[in-house]
Amino acid sequence: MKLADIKHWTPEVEKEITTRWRALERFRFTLGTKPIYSIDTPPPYINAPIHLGHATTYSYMDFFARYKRMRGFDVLFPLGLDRNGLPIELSTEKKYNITPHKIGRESFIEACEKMLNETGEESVGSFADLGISFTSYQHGKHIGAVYHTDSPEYRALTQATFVNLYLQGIIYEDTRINNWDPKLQTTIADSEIEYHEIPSTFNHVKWKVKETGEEIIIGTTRPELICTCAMVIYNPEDSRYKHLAGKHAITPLFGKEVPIKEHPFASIEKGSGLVMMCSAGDTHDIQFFREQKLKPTIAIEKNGKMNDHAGFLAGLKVKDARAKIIEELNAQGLLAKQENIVHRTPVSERSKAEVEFIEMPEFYLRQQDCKEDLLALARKMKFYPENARKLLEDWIHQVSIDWPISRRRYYATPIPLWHSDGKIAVPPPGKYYVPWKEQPPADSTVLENGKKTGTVRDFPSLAWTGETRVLDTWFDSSISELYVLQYKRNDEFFAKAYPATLRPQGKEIVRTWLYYTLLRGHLETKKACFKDVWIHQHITDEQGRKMSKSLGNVIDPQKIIAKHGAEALRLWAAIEGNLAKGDLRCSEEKISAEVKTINKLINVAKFVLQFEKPKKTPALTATDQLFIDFLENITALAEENYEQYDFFTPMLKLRNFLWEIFASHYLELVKGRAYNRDGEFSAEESDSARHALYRLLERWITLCHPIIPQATSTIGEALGIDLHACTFPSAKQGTSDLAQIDEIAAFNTHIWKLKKEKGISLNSPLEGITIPANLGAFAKDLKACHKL
RNA sequence: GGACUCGUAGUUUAGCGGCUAUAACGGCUCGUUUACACCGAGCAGGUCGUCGGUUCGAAUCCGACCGGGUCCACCA
Repeated sequence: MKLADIKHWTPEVEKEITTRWRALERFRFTLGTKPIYSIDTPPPYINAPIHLGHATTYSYMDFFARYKRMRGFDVLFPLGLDRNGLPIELSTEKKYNITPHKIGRESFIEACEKMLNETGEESVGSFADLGISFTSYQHGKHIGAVYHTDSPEYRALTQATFVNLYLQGIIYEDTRINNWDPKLQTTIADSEIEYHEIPSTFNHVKWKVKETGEEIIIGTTRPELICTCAMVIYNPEDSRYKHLAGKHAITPLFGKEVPIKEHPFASIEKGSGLVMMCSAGDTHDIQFFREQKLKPTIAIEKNGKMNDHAGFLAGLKVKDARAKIIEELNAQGLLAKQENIVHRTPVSERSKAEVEFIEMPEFYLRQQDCKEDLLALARKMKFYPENARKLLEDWIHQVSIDWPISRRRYYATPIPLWHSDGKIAVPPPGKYYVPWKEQPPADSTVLENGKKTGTVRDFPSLAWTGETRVLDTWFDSSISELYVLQYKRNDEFFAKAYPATLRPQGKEIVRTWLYYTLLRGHLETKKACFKDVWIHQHITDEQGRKMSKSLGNVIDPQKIIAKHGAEALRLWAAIEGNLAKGDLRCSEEKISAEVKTINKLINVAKFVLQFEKPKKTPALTATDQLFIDFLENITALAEENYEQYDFFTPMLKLRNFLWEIFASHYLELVKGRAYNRDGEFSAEESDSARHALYRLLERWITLCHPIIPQATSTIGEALGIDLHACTFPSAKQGTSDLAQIDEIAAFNTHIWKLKKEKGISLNSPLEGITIPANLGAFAKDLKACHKL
């Protein structure tokens, strides 16, 4: 739509523009001579529509992308869609009311695919409506095409990296106690655990010392694990228990004899000072058992129920077993005291089930060896804001076990291995394999005891069983930048583009996405995989609370766009706060207020366009030069801050300039001179005004184009400028005294107030006013403006 | 327990050593002036969380405390 036809800026006006833009594929990537600026965007899950956080953060990324294009970069800004892993499985289970255990693997995967196909790609439409300038909105083989994380190409790369790491021994299989999600029936990594405050009881249980028959009290929150106790410890400094050294304790109810030792792990203040060391209470127990060379007793099965080791508790779920044993201890007078406490309990991030610790064979990726390397790489990347680096460093420091990467789930990348009689077949990297329903390719490498013994072709008589486990979703996601930069697919491009320029992401996935990506990048390339990392905070409601369905405070970006438009949403996102600094509080009222700014801009532009633009640059009057210099000053500020991913500081100034300086004061001041209806100004003076009006408008829309591309482009078209191909201006600092703008504004306000007090209209003449001496240079404009 | 972050008009917020502390929304009073009533002009509204310190001068720097939010660790 043409500027002249727009009465008000509406969502309908936007729809026409964004639909056209989406079809144009204007930002397709072509490998040229320009430097590359690449953004490793976070692929959203497609099973739910995008929320306001997505809308806002992708708008920011679009600011970055559009700005960098204006700075002469070839920008790679791809759209990825996440379709792997547990969220997909869980929403499939919910949608069709099925479980994989009931309907079987193959049917379940088909159901997941069906769900994904039915879900469609609403989010792609939302991004287009927002005016996000992705490299492409189309699928295909081109660089920057829309990609799916469950595509054969993506999964083939995931498997290729698995194969390489496996052959190097960086990935290995081992049977050890690990975090177990009893609901999802799979091992999970530390990073997938969150802690919930759950009410629990701290039970003081009476034990007996074998040698002396004395009674001792041991406190525990997990009495159902008494049957797995292998040792009782106290702190070496704890004089109360010195006499127990070398003696034995008898477990209550189970009557098992366990040694009593001193160990610094026990603290004197907590409980009674005596600790029962059980296998699989938590990961520390596991470490303790390894250190003491104790044999763990596994009493909890993978279905979350107690087994025969638990005696009379066998068959009960952990929670029920806990209740039952407390009841039994109480009945036998073995419970000295019981306190209600709130226990920080580890739960599975995805299923919210309480994590158990059980022993399973799983694949692990060695990550403890490279902690120092990763810390060094973390120091090489630039963080915006700088203090976000600490989130990553803290996590790296606390990594204490290898990363379990195998999952006993279904809709994910299969582990590309086959087994037969102690031999393992490893396929050649590059293709997508589904081992649980395919045979290994003939040229697969065969390993026995970790050594190559030929290929599958050499063992024609062997029957191969495909691996049924799949890979942790983070094992896929952590190569997103490698995939986007065409790793192992387009070597020329990869060599030029790697490392990626920017990783934009939320603070809550530093320990997962950022950490794992850094780790995988390091293992593949030995380099830091990003130059810049931009960490953003959250979008909350007006009171600073997280948006959640249960609170009923969720704001749907699609509704916002339909009601107020994307430009208002983007402008609000830029102006309302610095997302890298703190959470952004959102209210619909504030967004709707920015619609006014867009309309103001449209009206200012219409005003300017009614004049003819002088063909030659005239000599500029002091007034015109002053306002031009003022905007030059903001230009310098914009350039400096945009480079630091700060669009907030300059946009505040630009917005203020539009309303308070350009529209309120400058336009009023030069209106008469631009019209020059009575010929009271010279042709040159009038030209100066019209030249300056155009120059200020052009500069303003250029500076704001990354943020409000639709409105500025519409104006650009009317001015004959294609902002999409426009270079970002460099500031020319002027010599005007910029403080004079404030003085002019103050004088104007003074006159306006005076006229109001006298009850005369603003364009009536006013007698007896003298222009202050310091505003002498602007006297002619001031006189004309106020009819003095 | 360790760390980070934030407390400024009714609400959201700018400022982060020096003009009378920003602005928007909301409220109030005027007003259709030829870019704009999705507007204009103006008004009211603040002991800048509390208490100390540094300084000629503190919303701004330092310390303590109070109160939000977040991350990490731990709670046998």
